[in-house]
Amino acid sequence: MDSDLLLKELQAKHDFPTEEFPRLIDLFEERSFKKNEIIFQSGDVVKETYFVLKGILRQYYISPDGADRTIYFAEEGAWAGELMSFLHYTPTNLNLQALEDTNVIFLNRKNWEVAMTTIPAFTMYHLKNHQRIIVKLKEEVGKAVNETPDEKYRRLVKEKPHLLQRLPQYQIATYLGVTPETLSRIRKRNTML
Amino acid sequence: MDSDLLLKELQAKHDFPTEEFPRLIDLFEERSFKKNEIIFQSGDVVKETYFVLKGILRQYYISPDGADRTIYFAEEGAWAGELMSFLHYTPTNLNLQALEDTNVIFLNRKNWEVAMTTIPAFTMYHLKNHQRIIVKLKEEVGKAVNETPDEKYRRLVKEKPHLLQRLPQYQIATYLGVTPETLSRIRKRNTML
DNA sequence: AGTGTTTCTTGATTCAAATCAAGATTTATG
DNA sequence: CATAAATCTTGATTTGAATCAAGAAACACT
Repeated sequence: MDSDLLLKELQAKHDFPTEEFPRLIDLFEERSFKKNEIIFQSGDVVKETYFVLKGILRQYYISPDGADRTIYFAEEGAWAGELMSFLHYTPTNLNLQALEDTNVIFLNRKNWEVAMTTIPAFTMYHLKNHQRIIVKLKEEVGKAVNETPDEKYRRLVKEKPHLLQRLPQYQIATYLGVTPETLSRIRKRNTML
Repeated sequence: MDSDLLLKELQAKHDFPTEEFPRLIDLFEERSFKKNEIIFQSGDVVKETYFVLKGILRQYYISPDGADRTIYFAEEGAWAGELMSFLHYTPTNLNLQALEDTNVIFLNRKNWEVAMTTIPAFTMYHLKNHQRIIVKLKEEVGKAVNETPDEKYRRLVKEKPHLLQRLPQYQIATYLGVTPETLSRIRKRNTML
């Protein structure tokens, strides 16, 4: 199975003991999503938490004035879901969509609970990972407010160049928070240099 | 002591057992910061994690082009620090500053470790709280990218009206990501209605 | 290959925030 | 209380992204 992507992730962020892994992976189920399939939508209560093995997912929301805003692309080896909704049975206001044919493994709520209570290394992984995510997101917020679209684009090129090849430009635009037209001009400006 | 603010917070977000609290609070130390005092700076390794009892702290960073960007105001009952740096001994790129004379209680790394390993309810509180923060921050990122300054301002008025009375306007401006001049005009537009 | 659809580019115009520049008001301090 | 310092407001101008409107290019499908 391709599930050693998960083990790799667990060991990259925390020293997860390999011998515990079979017990953990048993709690997961597998599923595939087709390109453009919506996995959950605003208003849904999220019942599963996904780990991407192959493909790419997009987490986004629709702003009051109808703008489509991407907040996160989950590629191979990344988690995607919505923990608040998942854990507290509350409706989410985010959407999750597959941008390519995508294979995931996932935990339902019961098995998440089992994993978190019976596999301490999994709990600790999440605690650590959440701290990491929080710091990243705080930076993101700052940068989102602060940076010009040109700067955001150059940062994306630097930090996640593969995304630019993998995704259509208008998806990148929703992530950068600019119109596709503006992104087109930004690219021109920044490649001609 | 005013430390039942902490107990309140722990119980608001998680069912923290009151009888465990004395053991936890013993791990904290107290400190005061003067108005405008810098608590840590970009480049520092953060050695403590603060909980605000009285006053207000500002977490911010300086962007490459020199702009001062506030990402978070920690008021009474809120945590402030920088977990990544704190836990992994890495230099932070954020700054923390007291905007008023401020009293905090704080954990050093050793006592954080003790609390996290010997007081499960504290660990669980953080796990839950982090999930909450992550969702909030993801929303923030989306909104920061998406909203117009007017909308951001109105959201601030709605969600944290006390901040507007408590802080000078140019601090609010660094938080909204606009110039003080623009904020002045936004206020005019939005109060005349 | 050929047609239709999706995605990307380019130009012209509009609109909002940044910037530059004083001035007014509030707050702190001797 | 007076003066200085800090903060906020207002106006004029510049700058850059959104929008509107076609067209061009890439891609998908028969």
